[in-house]
This record gives sequence, C-alpha cells and structure tokens, in this order.
Amino acid sequence: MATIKDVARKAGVSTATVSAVMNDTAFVSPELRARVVTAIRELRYEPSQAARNLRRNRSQLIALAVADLSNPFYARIVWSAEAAVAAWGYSLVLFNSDEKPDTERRILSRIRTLGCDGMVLVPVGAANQYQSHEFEGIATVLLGRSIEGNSADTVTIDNHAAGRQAVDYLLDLGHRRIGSVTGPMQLSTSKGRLDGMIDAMAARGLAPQPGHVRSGEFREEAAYSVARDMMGSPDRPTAIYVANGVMAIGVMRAIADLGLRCPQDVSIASTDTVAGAGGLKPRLTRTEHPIADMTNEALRLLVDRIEERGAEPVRNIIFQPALIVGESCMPLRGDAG
Amino acid sequence: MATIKDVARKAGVSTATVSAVMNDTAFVSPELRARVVTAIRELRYEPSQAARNLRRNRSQLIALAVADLSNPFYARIVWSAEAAVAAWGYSLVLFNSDEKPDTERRILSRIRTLGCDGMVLVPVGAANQYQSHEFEGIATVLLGRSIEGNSADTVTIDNHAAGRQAVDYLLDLGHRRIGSVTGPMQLSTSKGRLDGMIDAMAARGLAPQPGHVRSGEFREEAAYSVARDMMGSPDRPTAIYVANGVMAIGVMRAIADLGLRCPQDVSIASTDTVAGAGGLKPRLTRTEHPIADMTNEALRLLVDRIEERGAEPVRNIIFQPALIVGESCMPLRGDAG
DNA sequence: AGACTTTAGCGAAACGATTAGCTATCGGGG
DNA sequence: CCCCGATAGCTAATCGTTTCGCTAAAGTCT
Repeated sequence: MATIKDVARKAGVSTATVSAVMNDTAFVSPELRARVVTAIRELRYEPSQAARNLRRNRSQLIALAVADLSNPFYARIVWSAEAAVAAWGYSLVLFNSDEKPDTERRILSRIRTLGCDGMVLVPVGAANQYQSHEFEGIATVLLGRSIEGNSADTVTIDNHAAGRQAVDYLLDLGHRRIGSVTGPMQLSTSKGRLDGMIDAMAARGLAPQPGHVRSGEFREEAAYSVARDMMGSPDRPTAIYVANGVMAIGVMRAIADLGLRCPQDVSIASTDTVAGAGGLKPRLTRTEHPIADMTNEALRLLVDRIEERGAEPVRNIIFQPALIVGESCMPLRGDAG
Repeated sequence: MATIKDVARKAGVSTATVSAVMNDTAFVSPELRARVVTAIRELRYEPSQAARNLRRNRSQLIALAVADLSNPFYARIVWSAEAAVAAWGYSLVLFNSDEKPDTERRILSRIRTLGCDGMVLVPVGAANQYQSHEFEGIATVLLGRSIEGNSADTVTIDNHAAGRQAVDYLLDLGHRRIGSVTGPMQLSTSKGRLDGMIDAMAARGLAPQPGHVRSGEFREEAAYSVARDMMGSPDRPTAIYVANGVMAIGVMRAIADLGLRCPQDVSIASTDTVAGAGGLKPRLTRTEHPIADMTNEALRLLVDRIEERGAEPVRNIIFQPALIVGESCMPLRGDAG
C-alpha cells in the first residue's frame, strides 16, 4: 500500500503538497498538481483513514444502537439509517443492545473507543441507569425513546396520540370491553401508548378492566402467552389494542390457536406493524409512524451537531402517528358487553 | 480526553509502562501497576482507537455489505452478523448495495479506505464486473452468492436442492402444471433454484410451460405484477414455486386480488420466507436455510483469515435447505391438468 | 530602487498509541 | 571479585497524515 511519502517522492514534491492536492486545501500550480495526480494514479495511492483519523480527530463513523434487531421495526430503521448515513458521507456502525441495559453499556463504551463522530441511540432501560459521562464529547440523538433528564436531541413519536387514535377507533366501532397487550412499563413508549388508551376510554367514561391490561417484553412470544392467558377467560375483551407490531403477530397467533377468529370474534388494532405482513390476511388496523422520515431527521440533527461545533439548544422532534385501517376490526355485535 | 501521556505523567511512569499495563504485554511490578491503574481510572483514560489503528495497522472493523436491506432475509443476516462480529471482538460496519453494482463498487472502495480488517459480501451483479484489486489485501468472505472465478472463501446455500425439494413436494401432491416466479437470471441463486425446479420436473418427464416461468427483481412489487399477469390467463398453473420470501408475499397478494384462494385454488411453495409471517394465514410451505448458522460460519471463516496470516486453501461451504410444511399447498383436485 | 505583499511550496511538528532496543539494578555462579 | 543473565522500566522511533510557520521568488507601491 503506497503512502503519501511514496507519492511525494515519485512526483518530486513534498508531502504537504500531495496533501494539498488530495484535499484541495491550498493553491497548487497546475504543473505540480498534474505531476502529483499522475503519481497518485500510478501508485494507486489511497490515503490511510487511520492516519487521517488520528490527525483530524474524526472517524467518519456514525454509530446506530438499536434495541432489538430481530424486530422489523428496527430493521426498518437500520435500512433508512444506512442510506442516510451514506448520503451524508459517513459509514454506519451497527449495534444491537437486545433490550439489555448491560449490553447497551458495553456498546456505549465501544462507540467511544471507536471514536465514532456521533451516535443515534434507541435507549434501553430506565433513565437513572445512565451516567452523564457516557454521553460526554460525542454527538448524540435519541431515537424513538427518550431518557428523562438527558440533554441530547431526541426524535420520538407521539405515543399518547398513537394509543388514543387506535383505541378511539375501536370505541367508535362500539367496543367497550377493550384490552391491551403492551410492552414493559419502564419504557416511555409503552407507558405513553397505554396512557393514550386510558385517556381515550376515560373520555367516554370508561376504563379498562384490571385483568385486561397485560404487559411483557416487546416480543412475539411474550405477546402470545399473555394474550392466550387473557383471552382464555370468559369475560375476555371484545377488542385488543396491541402496542407493537411483533406483539400483534403474537396476539393474532394466540387468538387463532384459541379457536377465535379475527375480526369476527375479536378486533385487533395495534401501533406499528411488521413489514411484509401487508400481503397476508387479515391486514392489521394500526397506527403507523413515518419511520424513514424519523430516521432521516435524526441523522440530520446528528450531522448538524457533528459538523457545527455551535451549542444550539436541545431539539426534541415529535412525529405524529397515522391510522391505517385494515381488516382486523369489526363493529361490535348487538349483544354488546 | 486524557491521553497515554497524561496517565504516564500522573502515575510517574513512562508511556511504555502504561501501554504495557493496558495490554498486559510485559511484566510490570505490582506497585507500578497499581499506580498506573488508579491513574487510568481517575483520568477516565480510554486509549485512542485511531492511534492504535495507525500503529497496529488494524481497525477492529468488519464490513458487511448486503444486497437489499429492505428484504427481511438480509435483515436476518444483519441481526446474526452483528452478534457474531461483537462476539469476536470486532464492530460491524453495515452497507446496503441495494442490488446496484455501481453502489457496490463505491462500497468496496469505502470499505478499503476505512481500513476494515475484513468484509462479508453478498455480491450483486455479474462476475465480470469485479476487478481483482477490489479484493486485494482485505480478507473477504462471499455470503449467499458466489462470484465465478473469484478466489474468496464462500458460504452459500444449495439452491438447486432448494428448488428441487420444493417442487418435488408440489409434484408429490399431484400438481403437474407448476409455474415459477423467480429472481434475476444473472444471479446464481435464481438460476440454481430454477434449475432445481426444472430437474425435479424432468425427473418425472415434465417441463414447465414457457409462459409459466417468470423472473423479476427480488422484490414484492415485481413478484406481484408478474404473478398477476401469469395467473390471469386461463391455462394458469395449479401451483407456483416462488424463489424468495418477499416475492412469495407479492404472489399471495396477487392471487388474493385475482379472487383466487390459496391453497384451494393455487398452491404456493417457496424458498425462504419473511420473518413474522409465521403468525399469519396461510402459513407458507417453503424451504428454509439456517441463516444464523450460515452467518456465523461466514464470520468464523473471516476472522480466521484475518487473524491467521496463513494462506489456507480457499474454502467453499454449502448449506442444505430444509422443507417446512405450512398450509399454502393442497393436493391437486381430481380434474388434474 | 527599496520596502512591503502575495504566492507556491517546503520542512517539520504534531496526533496518540506501540514497541524495539537500551540501561540500570540485583543476585548468583565461577 | 568479576561477569552474566534476568528483571523492570525508560527513551525514542515509528505508523501516515495534516497543518503551522517559514522561505524564497515574484509582484506592487511609493
């Protein structure tokens, strides 16, 4: 691998001049420039990123740490993020914290030693688990979830509105006994969506029955088992609001295995869905978030922070959900309960 | 950010000693070691990866370039790869060539300048598009697809067996007029699967009708439109072999939109499926590949190449598919065609 | 013509680690 | 008593860039 010195020697100039040519950073006479350019080509010289990084104190790396790579929601984020990062001239280093705070801690430290210029983080775990030095000196944008008391920029979704919209829809169909399968309560997303549901019902003088609100990990299996349990009892809800796409799959499977039909026996509305499920029956009624837009926005904020050293105020961007009607809900039959 | 010099000064030792402590690379007396360790902790010193990279000529980065991040098949690979890479002590840099050879070319150059220690590549495009210097000096494993004439290690699947197994299953159910929706013919995967289908039929003295073999991009939309076209004609096949998971979704949607039912009117068998679709109806009958095992194996080979400088012979590992029976196929009715 | 500016390019000092080679100390064997 | 080997740690070179500050040479102004 040729170095800048080889090029300089071959072109009969100093390394400073080669560097100037490479980076267009100073005026170089056409004659010298030509000699340098041919030397570069002949030696197939490519500057060492390592040396450049050391000198410039930059790595051109942006880290993305998501909560669960097996979840299509995050796979979608990864997809968008890769494109956005490349468009900004960086490369994407990907991490999966797998919803484990310990893993996340290791990831944060790794991101730091790698010298990433910035990171987009989908935080896992409660606010008090983070230490401020974990974020020091590295541009950060929190995506999807926020950390209370943290001063990083955030791009989140309006979880309350998502829960409220979905449940309002079920209420409009006449459902009164509505249950929910939702994620861990320490996450702002689960909490917000459930609060939205509760407020939607409260606005009509209703409240979910205690046994009709179940939470578990944001995973298909967890949803399957709580749904199976909840729907096995005789006073089961006539409709379910599921807080997450993969959980919705689990709930539908549980219902099918109990011999119930969706939507005839149980209506299901969710927030978020899984990509590819659009082709299968029944199509889920759900609220969706503009994942690509959110991710692009997160990277815009991040690159902004990286490249302007300016201490702009913290920015919190909240995206609104949209209700997408599928075939997984029906009006409640006459014998309403 | 504290440097090794700060630590050395604070502990009253030389930088060499600090380095020795950090890397356990030479014997240091317990007393000095203790002083160094506390200095490290107090200054919150973390070695600069950039400096280390420059000196060691290593980056601890492994690149993964997949063909299409929007495809759950590759999302699954990314998931596995992240875990494997982390387990080997590296970090994963992710690229999406989006099935575009030009994009892939840029990615290869980027991987090179980043100084990645190795790369796992799902190649896009035909063998003659690659230049040998694009692979020079960087450990490479080809995953899923191979490049004829290339001397990199490969981890692939037995595409021929996959096509053959799936179509044998359809034949066993009595189907004779079997069609196929498959990917671009220049890809070894599409070609192999279709050859497997043709051989399966040939073994029973059959051959697919010309209009019953359609190829298009490995995308849902492409599959939807060719399937719609193919299934619209009166002599449509009674069963379809679909070469890819997302295409299978497209085909099912096309069939539903034509007012046909699966499996009653058309049986569908595929190679590969989409994650999450397991919960929805009807469950696809398909051949599956052990994606996690394949990815792990690819990284094992890669790390092997990176860490042993030895010139072992080229290794080509081929994984076998397994048939998974769902509910998307039925025996052909009496009026067989 | 002398005194400044500007320009084009060079030399060498960073950046922050690793590591080869050296020195000083100590103990033990001949 | 001298020499040798082992031990513990230091000095300084090195990795490949970027960039600050300098020097001639050439141009501009009085």
